[in-house]
Amino acid sequence: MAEAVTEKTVPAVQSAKPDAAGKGARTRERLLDIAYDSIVRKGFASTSIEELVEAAQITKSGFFYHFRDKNELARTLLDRFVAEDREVMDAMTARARALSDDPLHSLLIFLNLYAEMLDAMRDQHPGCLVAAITYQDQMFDAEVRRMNADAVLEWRGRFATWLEEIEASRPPARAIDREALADGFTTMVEGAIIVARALDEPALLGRQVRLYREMIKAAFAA
Amino acid sequence: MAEAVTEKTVPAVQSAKPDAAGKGARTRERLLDIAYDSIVRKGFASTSIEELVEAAQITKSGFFYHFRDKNELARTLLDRFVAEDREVMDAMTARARALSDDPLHSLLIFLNLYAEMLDAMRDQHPGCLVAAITYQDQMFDAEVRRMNADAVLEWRGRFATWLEEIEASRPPARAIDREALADGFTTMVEGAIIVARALDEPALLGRQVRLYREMIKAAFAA
DNA sequence: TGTACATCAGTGAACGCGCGTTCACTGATGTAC
DNA sequence: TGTACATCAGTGAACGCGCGTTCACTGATGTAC
Repeated sequence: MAEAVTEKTVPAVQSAKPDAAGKGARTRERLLDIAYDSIVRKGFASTSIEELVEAAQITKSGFFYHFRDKNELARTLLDRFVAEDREVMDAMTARARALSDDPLHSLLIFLNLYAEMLDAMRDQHPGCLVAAITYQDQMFDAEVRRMNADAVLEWRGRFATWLEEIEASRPPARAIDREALADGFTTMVEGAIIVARALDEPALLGRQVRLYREMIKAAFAA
Repeated sequence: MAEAVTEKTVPAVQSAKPDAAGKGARTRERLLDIAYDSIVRKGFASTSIEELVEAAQITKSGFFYHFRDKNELARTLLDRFVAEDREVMDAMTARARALSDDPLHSLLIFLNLYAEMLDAMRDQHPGCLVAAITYQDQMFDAEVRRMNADAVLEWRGRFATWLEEIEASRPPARAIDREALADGFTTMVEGAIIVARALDEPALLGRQVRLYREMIKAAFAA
């Protein structure tokens, strides 16, 4: 999805095996994987095309066969990141909803699932492309910046409607700034990534999510 | 402080007017100010010495008179940032302590003061050097990374002892992960900076601090 | 089944620009006697 | 008060390297007839 590979040339017979894609698509995926890691670790400016193609075992010109320029790499990467993140969030939401009918309980389940996921990423030191882009936004064109803001707004919307639903189901235990609480999830995750990385304490991530969970409990459970 | 200007050459008479320093010290300060802004906005790698010296109205070689290399600029900047941050935090803590004897109340006052400060920075879009460095830590030497981690640990210590004191003064209303709650302040501020910048919503910063304040209230006030 | 052509997935060499850094030099100010 | 020297706060020119980008070309695979 969002990949837009020239559909006309793909014969109907072959498309039965979609993940073997073509040689080109695989190289492209490889480049994106390597670039993602490097950008989150060192930033966009210090990630050179040269190092990407070396790791991907092609030549520099090969890169420009796949991407018009470096900004297109950023766009594609952000597109993919947002799509994957959305999938994960949707799947986790669906699971949490399936495990409880009550919106508050399902949000609490969701937060536990999310914390567990971060615990499992312990040795990968997750980074967020959105944060990496935000901290170098002068480097990118207006479209990338808009995509970046949209990603954050999507997170806000996701939690704001969930909280709204919870409020409708029960009176909050204390007056809350619902939008702030919705943004609080994003804020806490983005901040926790920074602190966890600065201290080299991966476990901090899950702990902060559980702290946020306690805050939700305190806001609604009397 | 932490500036280490060759003290021997400064005659005792002149040192009565410390902020007029010398021509060199002023240029150096100017370079640091410009660099700070640029690094927080665009990242360290994309901040060129050329643009700094142009803004400071000196030549490139002038930069190397003040700093051995680009990494020394980063070290100096981080030193200064940490020192200034500590001063602000100390002053605000002192003020909050003066306004109430109770550790919980004074923390709540502190958080209001902090939120007000962020509200006042509305049009400056504050950034955090620690976060900027964390997101490009491959660019820096071990010393800079250690200084960076120390800054975060100092924040943790500051709030952890405060929370400890509060817990000693009254039983918490609910079981809390004290260290996580202490880190929560840093986490929330760092995350809020990113979200506020990505959305271009400066008001978000103060709101998130007030949300954290509500969390503290919920944790201790019954 | 064979031939002609098109597309895919790159290669290799070269480009110009900007970047961090070095080095020899310099005018203005400060200090010793 | 004048002279000699030292330090401060830079200047100007040059360097080499790496970077993003371009361009002409190419072998392998796919498609039409």
